[in-house]
Amino acid sequence: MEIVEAPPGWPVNEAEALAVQDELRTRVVLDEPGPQVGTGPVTGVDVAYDDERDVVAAAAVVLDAATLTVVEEATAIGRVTFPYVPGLLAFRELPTVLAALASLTSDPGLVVCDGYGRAHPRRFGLASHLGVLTGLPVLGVAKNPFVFTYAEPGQSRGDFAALVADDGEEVGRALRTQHGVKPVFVSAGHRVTLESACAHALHLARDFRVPESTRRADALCRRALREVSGRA
DNA sequence: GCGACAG
DNA sequence: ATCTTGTCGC
Repeated sequence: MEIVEAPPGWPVNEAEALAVQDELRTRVVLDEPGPQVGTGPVTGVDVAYDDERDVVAAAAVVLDAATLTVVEEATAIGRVTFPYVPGLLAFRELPTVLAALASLTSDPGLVVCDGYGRAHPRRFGLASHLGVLTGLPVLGVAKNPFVFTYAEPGQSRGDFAALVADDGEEVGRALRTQHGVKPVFVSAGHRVTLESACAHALHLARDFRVPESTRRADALCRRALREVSGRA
């Protein structure tokens, strides 16, 4: 398996990255309802890092939304070319994630990624960026609230509270996916509404706090990283 | 100006 | 994200 490098012209510093976000943010579509919940393919994507060697492993796992069983898996190994900067995660992860997605033979359908979409300092998180580059419907499910504060949602599965930006816009939701457990933070990425994103997230988090799609992708990219860097 | 801050 | 032992619980 060859090592994925960032494509020509990919930002190499913060200033370039900010300019790219400012350009691409205008192409986000958030007025489409998105795929129907519980039907068709759903693809989870995630990455794992080896900071010592500046290597990143990406995984894309396609699930059947009706049964939450695995349909297809793909991985890619890439070189990290961008530092971790909160708000610029996409520039670290996306080249390798795109390669993993591209190697799938089946339709990804709706893509679910770790992190945010609209709920981002410049309204253009990882999920939105991935959506614009691929044209696919994408939503983001994060495990931490990032820069946004939220009211504690009710304790029941499905209860939620708004993630509100300075201008009053509801950019995401803190969603309780299992009774009494810490909520996850959902936002729309591209070609899905926030309502739809939350409905999908809840459906996918049928058995655990985190959606099955991201659990599978997380396990797979860690395994892929071990296979290339874990030994020696 | 300083710290916080998705993964 | 990742570094890491034991421990509580199903």
